[in-house]
Amino acid sequence: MTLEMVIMANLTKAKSIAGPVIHAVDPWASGSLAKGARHQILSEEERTKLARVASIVHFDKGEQIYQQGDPAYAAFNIQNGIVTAYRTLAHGEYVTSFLYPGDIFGLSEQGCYSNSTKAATPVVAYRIGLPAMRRILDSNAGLDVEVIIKLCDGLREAQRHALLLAQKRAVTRLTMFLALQEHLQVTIGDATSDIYLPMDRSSIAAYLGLTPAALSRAFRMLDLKKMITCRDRHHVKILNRTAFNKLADPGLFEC
Amino acid sequence: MTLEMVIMANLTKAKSIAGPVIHAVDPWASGSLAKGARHQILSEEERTKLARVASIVHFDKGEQIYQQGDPAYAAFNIQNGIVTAYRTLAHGEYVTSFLYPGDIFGLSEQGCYSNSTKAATPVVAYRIGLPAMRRILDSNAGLDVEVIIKLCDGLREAQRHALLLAQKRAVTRLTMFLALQEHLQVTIGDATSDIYLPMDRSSIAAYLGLTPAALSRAFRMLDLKKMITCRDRHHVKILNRTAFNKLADPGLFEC
DNA sequence: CGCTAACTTGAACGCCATCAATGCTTGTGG
DNA sequence: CCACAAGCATTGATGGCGTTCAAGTTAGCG
Repeated sequence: MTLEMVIMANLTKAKSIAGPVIHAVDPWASGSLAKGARHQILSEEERTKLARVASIVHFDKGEQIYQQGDPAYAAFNIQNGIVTAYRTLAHGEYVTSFLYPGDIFGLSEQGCYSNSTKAATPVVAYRIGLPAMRRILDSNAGLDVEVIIKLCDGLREAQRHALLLAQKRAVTRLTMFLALQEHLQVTIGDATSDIYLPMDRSSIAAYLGLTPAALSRAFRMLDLKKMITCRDRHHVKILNRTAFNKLADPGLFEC
Repeated sequence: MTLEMVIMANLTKAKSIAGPVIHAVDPWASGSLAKGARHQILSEEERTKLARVASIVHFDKGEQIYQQGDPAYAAFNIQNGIVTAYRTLAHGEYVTSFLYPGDIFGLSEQGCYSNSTKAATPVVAYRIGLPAMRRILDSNAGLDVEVIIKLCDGLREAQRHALLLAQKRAVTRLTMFLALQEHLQVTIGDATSDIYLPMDRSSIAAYLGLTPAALSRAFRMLDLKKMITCRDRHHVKILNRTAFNKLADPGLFEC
């Protein structure tokens, strides 16, 4: 059992109950819920309903799940592993988002997929046919609000991504990215002080709008300045928090 | 009556009916609606309901409407003019979006505004207190779907913005921006073949993640290559459509 | 008509892209 | 278990592009 497996297990614990899991941060969180905490969106009833029409599918690391432009026959709900959503354009590919256990994808399009997706790690997911999905959404008015919450989630993420990409220096983008990843792990409830980066360097580079070479240099720069240390390619630790925050400072999480 | 006024009138015709106007592109558009067409989201009943609790407010060009971090007391619905939404961070300011007549803003936050906004042109807007807004939303389950549509709209825009910012060359970003503006005017129903840019150069630069100097050079470059011509700082015409599309090519509108 | 702010232009520098070569890691088959 | 191969990541050198700072120009507004 590798260290990576331990961390993956941490990232996805509480997934042992059967059926799809969708979580999101409620933007209008009120009452006892910790602000900014992620929680399960679906009721037990809804989950079993979905589980009945869902099938489990596996994808190898690097395997393509669907391609931009394909007719959209199904949506997916990640149970385990990380998925990369990307678009291929004239010069190289552009990563729109990384998807984590509990995320749902393949849904926000009409007719055809507007992104390609591939497994960044080995992936286990629920596959839900769109007709079935639609039937359930239609017959369940109560899901409306949940859909809104999930959309807000996606909106926030897209806005943060844009904010990140508006930064001019590579180290700034990388720092903001690391801050986002750390934030994500905290909201998921992971306790380790390392930041876990499941995806390839080249995918991170594509997400940051950089070339792999530039990304590598940015890592090196942060390392040289003793702001971070890279245990291996998938584990980063922040050494100098104040210097770190000085670079990522914009109220990145106030979107 | 200046030419600018004519175009503004074009941009905002059909606003003569009293009451707030919110429009959006239905991502699941079906039936007779032209795909990608914008249409009014609110029913007459909803509009009058909102109008009763809304007040008309005016803002001068350049005037700040609210500031990032302020407690959110009200949302706004633009009747006339253009609003710039931006965030101020360590190095300069970053424009998240330009808002047009029919757009609503000041809503997507909890407690405090997460953006600053200012009038890019003289602005007339409806101001709707948040308590009243919330009361209406709560008492009207039918609005749920409309909110979803509006959110999808915002999501698409944020994703396009990110796609734009992922481009490395300034001329590419500018070309994509112009394509977006043109697309916007077409969906609004404006017939002129010019692209109208109501906002300042510096705001455009901030939206594109560039300095004003770099933006100016990008304009000049497109002009030199006979791809566009700038009648004045607010009116651009595309001369060479094929060359233009070759730069902006990525399926920008397939989000 | 004059003032002010915004925009444009120029020159120098710095950062990132590009291309190519090396090094590391992972997975495969002997 | 080791050897090898293929892909990914890093490193180096060079050039292009955008930033920066400053000066000159235009446009907008009183």
